Amino acid sequence: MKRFIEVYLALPLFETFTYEVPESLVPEIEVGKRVLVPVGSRKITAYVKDIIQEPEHTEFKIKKIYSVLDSIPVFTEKLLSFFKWMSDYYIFPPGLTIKSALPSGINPDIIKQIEITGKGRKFLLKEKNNLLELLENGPAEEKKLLDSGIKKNEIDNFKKQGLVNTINILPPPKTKEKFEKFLKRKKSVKTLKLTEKQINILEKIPFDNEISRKEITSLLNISGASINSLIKKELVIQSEKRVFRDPLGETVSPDTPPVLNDEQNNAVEKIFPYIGNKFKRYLLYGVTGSGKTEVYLRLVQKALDLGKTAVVLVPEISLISQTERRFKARFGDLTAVIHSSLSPGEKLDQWTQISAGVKRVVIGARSAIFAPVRDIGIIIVDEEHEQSYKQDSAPRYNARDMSVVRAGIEKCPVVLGSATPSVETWRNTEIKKFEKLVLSKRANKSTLPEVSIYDLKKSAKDKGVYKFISYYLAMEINKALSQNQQVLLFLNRRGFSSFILCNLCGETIKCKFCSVSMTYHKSDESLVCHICGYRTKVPSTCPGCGNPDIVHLGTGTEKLEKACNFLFPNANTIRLDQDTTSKKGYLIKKLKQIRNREADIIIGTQMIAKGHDFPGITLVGIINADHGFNFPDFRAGERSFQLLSQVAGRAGRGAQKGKVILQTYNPDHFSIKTAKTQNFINFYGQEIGFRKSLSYPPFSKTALIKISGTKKNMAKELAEKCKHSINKIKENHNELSEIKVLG
DNA sequence: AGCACGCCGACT
DNA sequence: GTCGGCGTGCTC
Repeated sequence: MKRFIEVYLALPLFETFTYEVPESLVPEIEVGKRVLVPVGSRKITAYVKDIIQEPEHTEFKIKKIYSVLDSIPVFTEKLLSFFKWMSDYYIFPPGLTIKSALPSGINPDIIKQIEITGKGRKFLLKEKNNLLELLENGPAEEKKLLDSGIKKNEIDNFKKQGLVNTINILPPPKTKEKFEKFLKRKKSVKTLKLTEKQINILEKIPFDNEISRKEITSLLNISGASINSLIKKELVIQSEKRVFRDPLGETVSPDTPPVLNDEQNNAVEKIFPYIGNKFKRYLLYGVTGSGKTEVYLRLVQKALDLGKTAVVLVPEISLISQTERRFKARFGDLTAVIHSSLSPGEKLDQWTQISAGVKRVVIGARSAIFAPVRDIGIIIVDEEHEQSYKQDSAPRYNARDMSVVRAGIEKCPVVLGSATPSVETWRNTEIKKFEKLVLSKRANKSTLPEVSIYDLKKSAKDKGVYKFISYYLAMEINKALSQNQQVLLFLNRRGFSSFILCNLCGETIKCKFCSVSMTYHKSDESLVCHICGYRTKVPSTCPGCGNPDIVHLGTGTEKLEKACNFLFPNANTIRLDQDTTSKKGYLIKKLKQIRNREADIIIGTQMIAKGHDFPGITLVGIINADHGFNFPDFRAGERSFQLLSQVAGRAGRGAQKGKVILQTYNPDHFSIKTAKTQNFINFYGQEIGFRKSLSYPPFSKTALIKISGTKKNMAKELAEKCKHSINKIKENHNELSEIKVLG
């Protein structure tokens, strides 16, 4: 019986294609597996959508697939409809949607090689040729030939003449399954002479259980030769087993569930009946420290008790978050972790273990929404307002929105949690699309910090570093330091230019015509005046006092760090940002230092605003709160509010009441004012009015049409044309009359 | 996407 | 007469 399959190709095409499955591959074929198929002259990865008896269309001459690439399906049937939905919604080819959802490293990159033909060899006998000679001893990769200076059209010409051939080869998978050797004792009747080392080893190996060989060698610090002799003597059996790489690396000790308060209990009880049963949308609105995570843990526990699985999304951050750790502590080995800092191998392992049903709780960033779990009981999205849920390359999906879609397909509840919900989500609770559950009490009874606003305009006449660390803030920092408390200084990179400062008089170098601080340009080591454009080399001594000790303040956090060293030379200042934390171990070391109070001043960007709990911090200084106010984005106000309330929440997590100083040029902006009291409801009340009056989301949907090109005029013309055609279509379709083209 | 094909101007 | 650049159509 002939078998055919419908597949999505990993190409920018929207239709499915039909292929025949050779008899030998029929037992292997399954929906959700990847196959390798011929497309024109190429080999392309395709995803099996359907297995059918007869091809639907007869106008094509149907080709046979080359091979089946997976032993376990990489996606479920429900995931397939989810991908299709996404593809339609974001207008992105289904095959590429699937490709981008699968863990990187499982998609084979086909290598194109060039080989010499018999005709080519004959040609070589008569004439000399560089290219053909290179191929005489075997095929070569086309890319390498091009790199070595061979012209593409020469290859193409030879191909036309039949002197060379292209061959596509499938490279071995980049990420391999990992195997480890295991040892077990065997009873022996013979009495054998053993060395002391061998006896030591035998003591460590149990009869009834297997132990990893690596563990023994590192424990006893031996090479393994003596283990081999024990194997030879048949006292030990060695076997090889597939092991999974553990992305968390360190062990987390199990915890005991605490007693829930009334609000937590209410939330849990409301959601319980829906788990693994029915689609329903919830917003869990809980102030910082109100115990949202514990609610999540209970919901996941319930799903597991019912034999179901759970997916928990957390914002992308560059380290193992507290949330992940708590899930590991509760659910141990059932937990799979997926995020961007995993190696391709680790990612693949997590993926296959999820697909095989070994891991039943998936916790991860954005892409974890595609995890191939079966029987989902519940989907949870923590910090649902986070920007990092939106992917910034095609398909430009928002994982928070997609989690609602997937929950609909999987027929399970979805819980979005936040202390500062997005305007859209809050609106959804108002129109009853979502049910709102509130946690208003702080679980550990710590009080909210006192927030004061400092108007940076007052510092306009101050000199040097005091322009951005105001006298007021500096004084408060000193006060905190003298009481042996920790200080967190928060900075957005944006809005700070780089400049040069004298270490003695604290003065910046000014333009001799305009008397404004000159900006440092690293590219040519020069100083530029942004008023008149005057350009000069960086002087070797301070023009004011002649001091040769000129400090170069870099951009953002680096500058702030140097300023702190200048103002508080006795304090131990550490800086946490993308530059300093690219190394995994470094960040963990720094975080430990903070916890152990080895650091007095901590400088950081967004990454420290989230998720960390440093009880020693009592003062938080926000250097410039005006992040993106002048940005042409209707969500700028919302983002500021969220960020500021979150940073403010870092202060006073311990016993002592915290203090937050918020420096801004816009002290009267409502985002700043409402962030001061961390009052989301007030913020929302004003923001929603603004959105409505300008008909921005959630009162509309927006789409971006991006046109780029190498010629400015052509791009501009095309953009104009687009606008024109949209308006034209509008004229002929009454139902589209509300569409507005901006820009 | 990437390949084949065909048109057309440039250049020996 | 040939080469190479670029636009177009097609992929089971």
